[in-house]
Amino acid sequence: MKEQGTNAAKTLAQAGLFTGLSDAELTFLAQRAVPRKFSGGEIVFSEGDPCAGMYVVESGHVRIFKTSPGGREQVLSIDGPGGSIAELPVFDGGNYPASVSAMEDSTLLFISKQDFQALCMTHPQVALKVLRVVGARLRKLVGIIEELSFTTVRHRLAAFLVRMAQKEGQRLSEGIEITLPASNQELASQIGTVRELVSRNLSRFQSEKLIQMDGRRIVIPNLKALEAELDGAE
Amino acid sequence: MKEQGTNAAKTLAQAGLFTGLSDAELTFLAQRAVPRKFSGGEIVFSEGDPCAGMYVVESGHVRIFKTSPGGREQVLSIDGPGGSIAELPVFDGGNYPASVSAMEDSTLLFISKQDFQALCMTHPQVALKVLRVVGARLRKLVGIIEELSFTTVRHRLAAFLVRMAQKEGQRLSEGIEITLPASNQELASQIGTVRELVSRNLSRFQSEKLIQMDGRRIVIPNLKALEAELDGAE
DNA sequence: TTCGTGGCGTGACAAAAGTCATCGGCAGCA
DNA sequence: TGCTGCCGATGACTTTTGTCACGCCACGAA
Repeated sequence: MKEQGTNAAKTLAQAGLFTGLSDAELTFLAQRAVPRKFSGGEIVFSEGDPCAGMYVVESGHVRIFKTSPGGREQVLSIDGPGGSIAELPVFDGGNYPASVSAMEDSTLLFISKQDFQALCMTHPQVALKVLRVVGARLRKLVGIIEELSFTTVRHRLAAFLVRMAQKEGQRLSEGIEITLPASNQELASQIGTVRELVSRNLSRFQSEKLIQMDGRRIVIPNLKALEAELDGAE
Repeated sequence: MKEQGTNAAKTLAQAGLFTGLSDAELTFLAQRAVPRKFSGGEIVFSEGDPCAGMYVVESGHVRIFKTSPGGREQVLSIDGPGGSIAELPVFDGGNYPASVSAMEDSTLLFISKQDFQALCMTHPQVALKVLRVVGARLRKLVGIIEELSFTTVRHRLAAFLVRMAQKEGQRLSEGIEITLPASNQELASQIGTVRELVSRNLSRFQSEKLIQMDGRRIVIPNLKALEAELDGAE
């Protein structure tokens, strides 16, 4: 129990939302934070649920997404260790605006609405941190809107690959290698389309020699060429 | 000058962002707020500009929007008197994430980054208000993403008309009358498409007897029928 | 092994979105 | 009066997107 408290404190300290808090404050918070484990694919909460509190990711990754009546999903954000979820609905009193599920086995720290609000009252700088985090979130959402509104699936897919390459690409002699994070279905949800179009467009990229696929592995021989796709119409 | 200060104070008091501040605080703020007039269509600031401060709408309406290289625009939000703009970039230090223009002749109160940040430091409850305002903004953006990702132009247009009808529809014997706020072009920017598709879909609605158009005036004989459009695929 | 399941690729279509060009109305103005 | 510019409507066409259906393969359970 004591052990868990300090683990939690460590996580919280790195959480972006809570950097700069004193050790005392962190332990205070960590004692109130409840660790919860979720297995891959499990739902953390669903869109429309009343907001009980917020979460900080300790390990694993979670995806925040909307679901359409037709069953399609649109991913709004993916957060890993140190990321926080639902900082916002905790404030405006509304329900959760989107659903969250764990992408792998993950541990989240749950902080109740009351505890978090109390913390914000006593520590105004936390509210400012929240604003910063929310600001980043807002910018990301605007980016998604921009992509959905202005660009094609092909474009978004190219953009996705380029982002992947920049973030975690491995330099090889033949080019930059990346590994697709998940199924085509998941990829489709992230760029706002359906499985089939992802598949088709990837094939098309390959036939145009822009990429070379080997299962989940993709080699980009010429990043510039792929980036050129982004100029056309964005 | 004195007069303007009290006007400004009145506007600020109703601004949502500043409700609950004492009179003294409001006048303090009002004295630092600079009123700026913009004529219809004029740009307040552009996407990417360094963030100098935020604005509160005193009169008129402004639209927040993104522009594509191809010249298309996507409206993110429309704000009228009491609304605030760019509360967020003031915090995270980034540039303005989108452009803003006046839709009619409008007066905005400019509050510099420094003044606003200072206010937030001394009055933590303002930061909380900002969070609430930003929360609403975030929910709206998620709604836009949802619509763009899951629905068709036809659907979005129907949704738009229904919203209009609910907000400012006039009950007539033949049905509910609304007046389109602006050109088809503007409407297209708001629902994320192009002029032509708005025109076509409106025509189609008319031929299906869902609406009856007379220039900018639209009569909806049967709101239920139009609302039925929203179930299909959202 | 055999089966079932899930992910993937693809062809064939249908529907939606977008582009281009044209036409007509209407307001403002020389 | 005629010119011009803006807006809306619309036809013709292309591209993109999405749907349905099918077959293939890998993998794990029975």
